[in-house]
Amino acid sequence: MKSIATLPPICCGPETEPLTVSERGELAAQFKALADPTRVAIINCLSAADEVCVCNLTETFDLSQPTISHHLKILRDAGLVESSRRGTWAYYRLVPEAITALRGALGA
Amino acid sequence: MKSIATLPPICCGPETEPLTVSERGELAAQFKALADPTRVAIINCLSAADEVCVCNLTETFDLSQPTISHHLKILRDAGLVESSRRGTWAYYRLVPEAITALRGALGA
DNA sequence: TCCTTTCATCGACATCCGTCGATGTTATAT
DNA sequence: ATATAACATCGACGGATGTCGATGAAAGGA
Repeated sequence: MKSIATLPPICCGPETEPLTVSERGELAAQFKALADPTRVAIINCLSAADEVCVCNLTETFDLSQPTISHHLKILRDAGLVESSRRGTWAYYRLVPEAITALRGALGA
Repeated sequence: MKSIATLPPICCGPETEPLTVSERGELAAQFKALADPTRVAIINCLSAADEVCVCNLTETFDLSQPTISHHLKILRDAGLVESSRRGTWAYYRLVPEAITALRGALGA
């Protein structure tokens, strides 16, 4: 999972550099991970605590457990969240650098 | 098109407020508009100039004119770009406040 | 050992999305 | 008036996406 921390901002000034094809794809993939209301809510939920147990997420949202697991996998594959298992439970947390990098792509 | 300029950041600190259902949907819709490599490239292209003619975009990308028009409509509906016609030509430009608002949603 | 709990994965289904050719609309030129 | 050029819209197609029930894997308790 390559970091995009060094990507140039895609806006908002004349100093903006053109993006390569692979950079477009990486940025689009990260935005796509946020392109669903449930996933936005999960990110928002994770941002309010250091860690959140999956069991809390399945309680919070009116969706099946496989669906929550599916959304978490998409966020994990995009590098926006990471997880660790302790016993039977899985805990998810944000990857702040990834969020910061994405924000940086939207401008200085 | 309601502004999201006042939305709380969805990350990255303990002061983060929970998002309402409609706020999740609005944010997801804006991210969805950026969830495609071509549209990321269009935004990047617009950020390098005050205005860009559609004819320049159809030349730049190896896609049909209807496809470019389709992507521009999605960006327009999301409020990220705006257009104006002068004669036969249509010129598109960024809506900087929308980009800024989206960046704000990703944290302080 | 057997059962329960937690979470991930699989398979299936309906819907959405990106793309294109064809067509419509508007403005300019001949 | 007719033709041409720029752009938007329509209809259709294949592939991707969100959702669920069923199943699998791993850990803990009786």
